[in-house]
Amino acid sequence: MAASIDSELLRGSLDLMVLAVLADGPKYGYLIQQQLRDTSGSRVDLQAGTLYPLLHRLEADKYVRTRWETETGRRRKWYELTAAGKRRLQDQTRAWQEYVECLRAFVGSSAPAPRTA
Amino acid sequence: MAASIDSELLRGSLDLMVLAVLADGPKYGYLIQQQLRDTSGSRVDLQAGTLYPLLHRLEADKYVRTRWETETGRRRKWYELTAAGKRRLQDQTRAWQEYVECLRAFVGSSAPAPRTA
DNA sequence: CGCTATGTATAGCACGGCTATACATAGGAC
DNA sequence: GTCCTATGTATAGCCGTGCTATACATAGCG
Repeated sequence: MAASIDSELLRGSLDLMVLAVLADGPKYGYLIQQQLRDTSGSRVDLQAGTLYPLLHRLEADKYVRTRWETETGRRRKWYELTAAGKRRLQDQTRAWQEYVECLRAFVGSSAPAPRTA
Repeated sequence: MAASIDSELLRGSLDLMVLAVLADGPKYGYLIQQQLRDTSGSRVDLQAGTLYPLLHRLEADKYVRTRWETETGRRRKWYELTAAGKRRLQDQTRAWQEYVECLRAFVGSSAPAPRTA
């Protein structure tokens, strides 16, 4: 079992991860949570108390729009990226990559290269 | 001028950066601050209110030992890695690299490769 | 004599991830 | 019928850490 990522490292990256997950189509909260866990190999497993306030922030900032699904038995809230959300994703991605480059100057360049697969 | 790194991204990495800076010999606070700014190309410029509490934490956790320099006119507090601090640096470095790999699975592999220079 | 750089320190704020708790329905096990 | 789990969303309050503001002291220059 892979160790989970430290919470403090996750701070400032979680928004980016959620925006990235939403980039390939609308999803509801529980689904986002699962995809984060699956794609990260269980290294990122958000509790509901982390995920939902985060989604509410993204909504308040107009990075996502929402729609309640009430037709089926399940009560679900779907989240979809807005145009601003897509720009935000690009900006955050760029900022994150710059951060990684910057940190490498300190921890050395012995880090594994990004997978090209 | 390079934009400074977002505070939230820095969280969880600052300890690592300071430990890394201390890896090539003892330094006092003001010197650490300068080296962080220089090596990062001004992307990381810690205020005193951030740096000193951080150093105090590292000391309380026994990752560094300290020595006051009082002989000269300048009153300086030198920080030096302990054995535990060196282990901590290795562990944090490993954890950080794992975090980066993990995040790449979300933001894509289009990131620039680490410099081999 | 004042101004800047050097040098360390603390108090209190802001923010976001955390745990704990709450509530509701679907569906299988018993 | 009832229990248990998975599904699904939500809020309250704690906690760690980076932030600003403030404080104090000396060296050195104009």
